[in-house]
Amino acid sequence: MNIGEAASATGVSAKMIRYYEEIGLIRPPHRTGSNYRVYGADEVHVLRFIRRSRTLGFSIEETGALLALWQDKTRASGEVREIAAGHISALETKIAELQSMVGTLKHLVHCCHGDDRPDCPILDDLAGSSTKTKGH
Amino acid sequence: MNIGEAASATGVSAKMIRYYEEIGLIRPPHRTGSNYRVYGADEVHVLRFIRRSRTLGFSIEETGALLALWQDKTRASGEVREIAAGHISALETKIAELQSMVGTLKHLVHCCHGDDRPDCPILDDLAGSSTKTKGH
DNA sequence: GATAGACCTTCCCATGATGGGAAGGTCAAG
DNA sequence: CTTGACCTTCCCATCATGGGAAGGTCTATC
Repeated sequence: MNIGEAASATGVSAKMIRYYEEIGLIRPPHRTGSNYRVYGADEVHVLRFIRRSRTLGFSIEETGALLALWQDKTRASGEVREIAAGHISALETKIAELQSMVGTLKHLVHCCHGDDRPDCPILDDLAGSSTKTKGH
Repeated sequence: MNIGEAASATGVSAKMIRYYEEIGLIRPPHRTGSNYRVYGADEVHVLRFIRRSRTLGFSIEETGALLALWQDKTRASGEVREIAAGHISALETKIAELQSMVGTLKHLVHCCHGDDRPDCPILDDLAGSSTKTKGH
């Protein structure tokens, strides 16, 4: 299987497969006589693992750690859970930040009449106006 | 006021002030004879606007548009509201993605005993195991 | 005045994960 | 044997931010 086939078999682009190889996340595969990369079932499995991990928002670094644990048959599942739990709290922190932005913005949008007139509480807020937009 | 003072007056780093100038988000300020940038009250106001906009998660591009509207006394507040509303939906899309990740991860973490034993439903999921982790 | 240190300037490089594209080699079908 | 679809490596771009080097300037203290 060449890189294009591996890409469509895994949903990881050829570009990214080469990149993962370059940064050492995956091992360099065998090459044909004409220098084409050759992938087998094992590599495909690894790439699918990586893809799933990325889909769940793990960084490449975390993905590498998870991959190592996956391949370590003597691992402690506690280590895996710790990585996942850390990731959950990072995600929750991020979500809280975004929700705080949304909360503020919704309030401002609600207060803005949004027509042809120029006066706009959204801009007033950005400009640091201390004008109180009444709590809804 | 030199760039360092402007930075502490606005919470925007000197690095970023220079960057905003470079990309055309702000106008090049006057310079002293020794080529130091000089900022006044207007520039500080603009920088605070930018900072607030970035705090609310607007991109630099959106921030530029908002800044232009702010300075356009004949603006229609509807345009501002449209930018803000678009940003809210982008944020909500992002939040939903992250929440979906958290949901999956919490379920997996809940199913993992997280001790010294190697078997781990988190890794099983990443590896694409079709083993059903029973819905809670 | 000289010197020290805290600033300023420009320039280059790095991040993280991904894509675009050029220049050149290879393979398979017609 | 040509054509088109692949492969290879290499460089560049994204977005917003920071680090740091090399060199110039200002200010306070001796």
